[in-house]
Amino acid sequence: MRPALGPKFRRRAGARPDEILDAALAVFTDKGFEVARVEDIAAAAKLSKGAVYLYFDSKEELLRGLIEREIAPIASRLAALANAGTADPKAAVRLIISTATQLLDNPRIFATPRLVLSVAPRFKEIAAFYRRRVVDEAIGAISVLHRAGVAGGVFRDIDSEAVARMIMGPLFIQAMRKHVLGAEETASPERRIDAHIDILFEGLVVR
Amino acid sequence: MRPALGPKFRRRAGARPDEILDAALAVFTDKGFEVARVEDIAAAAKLSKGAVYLYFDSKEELLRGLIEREIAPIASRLAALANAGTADPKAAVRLIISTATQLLDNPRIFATPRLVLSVAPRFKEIAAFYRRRVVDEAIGAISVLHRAGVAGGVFRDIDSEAVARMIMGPLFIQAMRKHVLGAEETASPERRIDAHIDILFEGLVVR
Amino acid sequence: MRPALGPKFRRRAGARPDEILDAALAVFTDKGFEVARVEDIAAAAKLSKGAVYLYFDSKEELLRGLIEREIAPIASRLAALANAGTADPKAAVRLIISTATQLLDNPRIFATPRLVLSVAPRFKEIAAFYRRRVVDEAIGAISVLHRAGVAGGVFRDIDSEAVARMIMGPLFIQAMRKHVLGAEETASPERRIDAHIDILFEGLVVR
Amino acid sequence: MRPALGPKFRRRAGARPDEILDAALAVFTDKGFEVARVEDIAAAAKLSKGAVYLYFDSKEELLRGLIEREIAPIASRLAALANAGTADPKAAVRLIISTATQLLDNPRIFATPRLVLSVAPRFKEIAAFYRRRVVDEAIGAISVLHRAGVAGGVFRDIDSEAVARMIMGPLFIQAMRKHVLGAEETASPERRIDAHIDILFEGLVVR
DNA sequence: CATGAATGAGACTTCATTCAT
DNA sequence: TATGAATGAAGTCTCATTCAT
Repeated sequence: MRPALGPKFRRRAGARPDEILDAALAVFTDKGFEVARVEDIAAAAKLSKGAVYLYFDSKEELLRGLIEREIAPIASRLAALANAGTADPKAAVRLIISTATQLLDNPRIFATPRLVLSVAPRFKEIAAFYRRRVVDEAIGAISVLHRAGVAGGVFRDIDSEAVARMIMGPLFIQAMRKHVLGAEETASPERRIDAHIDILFEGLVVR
Repeated sequence: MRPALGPKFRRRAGARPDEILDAALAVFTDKGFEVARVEDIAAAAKLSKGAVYLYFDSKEELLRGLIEREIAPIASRLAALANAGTADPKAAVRLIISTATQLLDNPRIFATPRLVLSVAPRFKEIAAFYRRRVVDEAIGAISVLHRAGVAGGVFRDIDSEAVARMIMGPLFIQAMRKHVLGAEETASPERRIDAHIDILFEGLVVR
Repeated sequence: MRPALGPKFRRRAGARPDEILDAALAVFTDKGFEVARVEDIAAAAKLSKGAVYLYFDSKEELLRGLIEREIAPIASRLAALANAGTADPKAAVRLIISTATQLLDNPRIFATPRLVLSVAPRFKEIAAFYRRRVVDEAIGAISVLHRAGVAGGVFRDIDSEAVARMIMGPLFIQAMRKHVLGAEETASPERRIDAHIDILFEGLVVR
Repeated sequence: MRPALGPKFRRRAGARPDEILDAALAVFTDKGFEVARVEDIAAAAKLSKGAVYLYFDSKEELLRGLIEREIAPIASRLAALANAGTADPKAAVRLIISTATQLLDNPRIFATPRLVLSVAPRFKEIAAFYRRRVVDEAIGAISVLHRAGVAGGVFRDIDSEAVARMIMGPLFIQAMRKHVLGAEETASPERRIDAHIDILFEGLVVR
């Protein structure tokens, strides 16, 4: 019960912890946190069950450590995004959509948000942590871009959060359909990106 | 030999399974399928542990029964939707967005998709069942509306699935943020509906 | 826990109790006392579970009542046997073997000893009751016959209990093989009876 | 989350399964398979409940493993018996009776047949296995001896199976009386052996 | 550092028994 | 009498965690 979830997570030295976290991510994603057995994770990391406990105090700590590790690069990338793109907001939005589409198509990448969502009912701090560090940051970054576009006269002046939802929502629901519900892909990433940007920029209605 | 106690009082047995399913939905949603104890569900239904097994063979069967019960009305509503709206596709899309927004804002309603997603890794058939009966149906219904709009000259001729994603994605990601990650609502449903329709119909870019 | 097992067993009136005991014997024999469910017995007696408890206080009482009922006629028949046969001991032994062979071939009849044996580790009183009322009585009856035969110069003067074992043992082991282990019969009852008597009377060794 | 205790001390793991089977045999014999709790067996083996499951998948598997282990030496001994004794069939029969009497007098030895019989209604394969590997083998061995004796002119030419029943039946019924019904011994093993052989060889009737 | 045997709390499930009707 | 819904103790089995080696 260590609810604190800060930037520095206790961990012993060497490469082992990372290998264990890799294994944990794979097993948690495959079976879910509750069903995953510590022994499964140990086996996936080619270690004995006991050895896992040399690096992590408990299964819960393993989860926390994993979330931390996975979130860090995303968070910093998101922070960079906003500033980088204000010069050409349209191009920046295009880049976001195409990058995010490709990332979310990757099961290894989508594993973390998926895991966070699945453990959220039980680990409120993890949910809150992710919301703050990832979701709110992403909305913030998109908002900055949108405002820049509005200021530059290229974007209509509408609710930035709604814009963020129109950018991330379609990507997210598609990832869920594919990775969680096991749906077949019906269009290539490229076509999805193009269609997404097209509708987002031009709208659905004939003018 | 075994002590044994009798029933505290008796109620109309006919409604029992439904009461249990109600309790199960609440408890599963609150804690997740794995963490939920049958005894929790029994307590929520004001029954003893053992009584649950008079109506359902196992915890898994409880889950399956629940999903089936919850999915049935959604599936039939979706089937109706497509035909109903082809006369005025714009109004129909508006109606879908406003209805779906309100439904997904309701935790009781959102509980089922959420539960399905959380058990999907373990219960592939449930995932497949939901995908077929709900997701594919919804996409189909939207597609019919969209094609009708294209035929009538009101909608641009683009990929219908992308349109479906632009309709459902923002609603779904918002519901996740709110119900699963515990985010505060920053805009009223009405404003979200308006903004959604506005961007969807008109696009983001200034003309 | 009523270890007393006397001649008069409490039971309510009517034919029901007997029907229930019939059902109990069938189910106990089929599955064993522990595995048999009261509901199985009730179903076999075409009654509801609760009704069984109108006639018997518990599953254990059902067992005790059953044993009592089944043992009574055997016990009295055995008592009669000894006196009846002293006139012609050889014929009497022949009769015992042929009667017992036929009785033990009958699964319904063999059910009780079999049941007694299976519950003996748990219900010592039942074991003791059966031993006293049936086994010891049978040995006693055979002993009387044997001594009469010795007195009459037809039987050799050997240990009567050993004689009893040579009479009952082969029958019993055959019944076990057939009814419990499910062995096929390789000889008709008549041939078994004849062979049994032949060896018992004449011995195995050539003279 | 789960508290968890570690091992109290560690022993040579190699012998563990056998120790558990020893404990299982004792407890199964004492209480019967159904009534025996895995925890009882664990305690008898000086282990915790959980440890039993490190070596056996289930209580049933424990039973099966036990039967197999116990049957193996009996089966091979029986196979040897027939060939060994054809030179002097009378002596061989004498040896069988005296050996079997002593074996069946030993509760530890009689435990297995007794257990097999008690679980036979529920585990048909075990019953069949025992019948084939032990009962049929024993009959076969005796039959070989008997035929050899007939060929050598020492035994009368009668049904070999009946002879087998006259050899094993008295021993078996005596073991049941003593170990299961708790009867007192009224004659020493030696006297029982002598009387058995006497009647078997010479017959009951005066000549 | 690493192993894996061992522990025991706890979950699911069964079923003898009771009791309102 | 009869029914069958309801109860809850108890048993099997799992698995996070510990610790002797």
